[in-house]
Amino acid sequence: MDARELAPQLLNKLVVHDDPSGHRLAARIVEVEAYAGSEDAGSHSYRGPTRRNATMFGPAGHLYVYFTYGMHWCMNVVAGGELAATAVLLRAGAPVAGIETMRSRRPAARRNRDLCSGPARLAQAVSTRVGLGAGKGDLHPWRYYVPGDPNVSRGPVGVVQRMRP
DNA sequence: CTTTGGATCGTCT
DNA sequence: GACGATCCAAAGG
Repeated sequence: MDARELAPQLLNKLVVHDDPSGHRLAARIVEVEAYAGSEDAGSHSYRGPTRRNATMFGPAGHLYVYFTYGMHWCMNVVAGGELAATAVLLRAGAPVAGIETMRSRRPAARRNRDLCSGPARLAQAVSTRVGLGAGKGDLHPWRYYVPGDPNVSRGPVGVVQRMRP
């Protein structure tokens, strides 16, 4: 399965997490971004397997979670192709269940729409071209989102917008 | 509402 | 030793 094929299929799917205290948290995915492994300079797996991205080279369906900026975590769904190492980053979601618990984990969120409207925000609330080295202002072409959803993260003006098929 | 700068550390060269 | 698939508070219009 190619990441670009999988990405739009993940929209409107639910990310569910049962926390230790018995609360069930859920978010509906409203924004994703595909990373095409060795063909995509913005992908962590672009330069081959490393200790961190080993999960992306493993079986499809696994969750690749990484730590960045010294304080944030992000989640990817591995699309598969053990050589291709493609994956889909979950960029934003709409809170569905366990909103009170989410708020307690994210005191910085002022409104409900701030709970999951970003890659690290989603991971913190639910848990469980981009970085392009060359060129300035390059836009990642493989971002998909649910049109009009208030939880979609604020991208830079001019981001290539791909509508849901 | 928009802009700006600081926080903070694992991973790779 | 440098940098990053980011977030947030503060300050200015």
